[in-house]
Amino acid sequence: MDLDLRKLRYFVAVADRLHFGRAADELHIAQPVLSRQIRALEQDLGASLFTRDRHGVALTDAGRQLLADAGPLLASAHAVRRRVSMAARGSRRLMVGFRAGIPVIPAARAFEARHPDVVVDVQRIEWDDQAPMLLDGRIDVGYVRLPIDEAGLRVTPLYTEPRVAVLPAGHRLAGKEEVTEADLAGEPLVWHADPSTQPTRRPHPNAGYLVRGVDETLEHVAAGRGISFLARSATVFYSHPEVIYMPIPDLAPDQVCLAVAASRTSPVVDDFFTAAQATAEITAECGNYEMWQLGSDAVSKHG
Amino acid sequence: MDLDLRKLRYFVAVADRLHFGRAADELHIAQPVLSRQIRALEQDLGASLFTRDRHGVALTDAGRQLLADAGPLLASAHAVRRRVSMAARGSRRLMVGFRAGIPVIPAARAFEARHPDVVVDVQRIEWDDQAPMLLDGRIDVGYVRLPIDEAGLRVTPLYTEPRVAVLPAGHRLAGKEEVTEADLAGEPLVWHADPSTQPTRRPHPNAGYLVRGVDETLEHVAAGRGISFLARSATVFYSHPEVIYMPIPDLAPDQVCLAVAASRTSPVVDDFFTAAQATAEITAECGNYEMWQLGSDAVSKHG
DNA sequence: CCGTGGTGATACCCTGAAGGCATCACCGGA
DNA sequence: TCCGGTGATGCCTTCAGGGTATCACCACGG
Repeated sequence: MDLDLRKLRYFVAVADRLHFGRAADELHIAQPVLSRQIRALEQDLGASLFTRDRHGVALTDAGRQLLADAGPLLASAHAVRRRVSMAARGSRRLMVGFRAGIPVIPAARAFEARHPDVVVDVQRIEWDDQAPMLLDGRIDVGYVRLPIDEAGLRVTPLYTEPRVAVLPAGHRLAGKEEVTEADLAGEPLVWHADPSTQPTRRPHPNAGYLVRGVDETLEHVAAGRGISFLARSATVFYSHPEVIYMPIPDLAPDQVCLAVAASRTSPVVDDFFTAAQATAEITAECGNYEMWQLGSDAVSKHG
Repeated sequence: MDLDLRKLRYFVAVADRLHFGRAADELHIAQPVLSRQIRALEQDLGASLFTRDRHGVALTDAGRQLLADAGPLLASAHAVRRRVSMAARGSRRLMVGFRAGIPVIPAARAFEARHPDVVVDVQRIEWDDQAPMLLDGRIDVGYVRLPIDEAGLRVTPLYTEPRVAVLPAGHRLAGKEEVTEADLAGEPLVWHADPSTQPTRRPHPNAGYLVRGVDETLEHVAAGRGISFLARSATVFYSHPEVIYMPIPDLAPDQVCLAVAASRTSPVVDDFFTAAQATAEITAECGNYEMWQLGSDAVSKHG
């Protein structure tokens, strides 16, 4: 009748490894048990999920379908459990995630005016975290940057902001007002986990260091390992003496969105959503006022 | 460890009725069993879900939170099971739901050009069905009309279309070119399940008949029980000898959106989504060409 | 004041599913 | 041919889920 989430979790383990023994080991159960559970799941669903023949274990069509669906479902279940725990310990607390450079304060103020009893908690998130943290409930709502995997999320665009190029201080273009994409055509890129720092090209996968977060990016750029791109607002909050920022107007702007787990239905979250949309312009401004007036003078400030 | 969906279903039954005995009856289990399952769930979650005191059963904060989350989660689980069954029986089949008056053919054609192996199945849906059918997987993607409960869905606007007033043939305004909202201020409304037919006012809940679907609406309007409003495209597909349609330009237009269950992540569905967005203008046109040219001449045609 | 009906909780039993261990059947490679 | 490694089976134990009977509690009417 009801899907058994334990069996589903077992299934995912087997599907990931295509190997019953190792999956059982990972799950800390005996292999025969796992074999039986999978068979039971297949019987319950009325569909065979794996083909077990001489050449090992492989997924069937139904198995592929189930694997695609199982992850989000298990994440939702996990999120439910987490939220109930929160509600039980009476913590009227809204966890808001935000990507570097996006100020949450305006929306939080507007929201707390309507919900004085709810504490707004903020937490920095990185690109590779933004979707999972929403899905499993570690954050209730997130200020994210595209691209993002929208599966299981409700994503609403808020505003865009221009990108800037991140160059080492001694770069050959350091004195210019602004640069174009063409100017930087031959430059190596710092390989960042976040694709938004590589808006038009991807470095070779084995090209070099994989970095995560703005601070590390700056460090690598300063070390001359490559250049990168950032949303302009991030430059307000991060600087590095050996790094300069430079407008690059012909690059497509960065899209900031608001996202919640789609399975999430709560008036509190909706109200924050509304507050965030109402204060979107103010939020966008915050990234503006420093850098925009300085323009390329930022070079002298940071350089 | 894993949430038990059976217990969750039991919990919803109790939470809906706030009565263990009747919930147990509904679930076809004995009341003591239900008591124990709920206690087990509470222990599993580490939170009490109900307060049971002299004045009966009531939800705690944690219980309210769980009730809000349980429905979507159970629906997702159901949808997963359904999709696996589909995949198992090898049916490369995409179920597309659509509200009255929205032609699916253009998008289906564009989609089938890219996916010759997938059969596009279409199914009419009503307002009160549109969200549940997406959530539990009876349809994979839906052409819906606002308002819709977006919880658990990904909703993307496609286009808008003007509304028309639906009047009985002998109505005092029957000869006019068009009407305004003010002209109809005093008129009773046919109480339709779909709020989009009552864009600005709601009839009194006990005012009269509750109807569902365009055909019934026309019947009731013809019988003089009230007037109604429809998206213009619906008038292309439905007519009634005793009913006339009349443009009402000052009414906010009807918003047609594309929706999928947010937990759904599938390239096939994504491709249909793309196809539908690409053909949105054509789709909008289909509702246009007959009524728009006729204008108020539709009176003479249908009247 | 005391029954009485209705509520959810508890006690006790039985069945079946989930876990473990030992073992089998099968296959590819030395 | 044997052997290592795979998943499947058989058999046992434990415990969760189901049932019935009953208790404890409370509101209410006589």
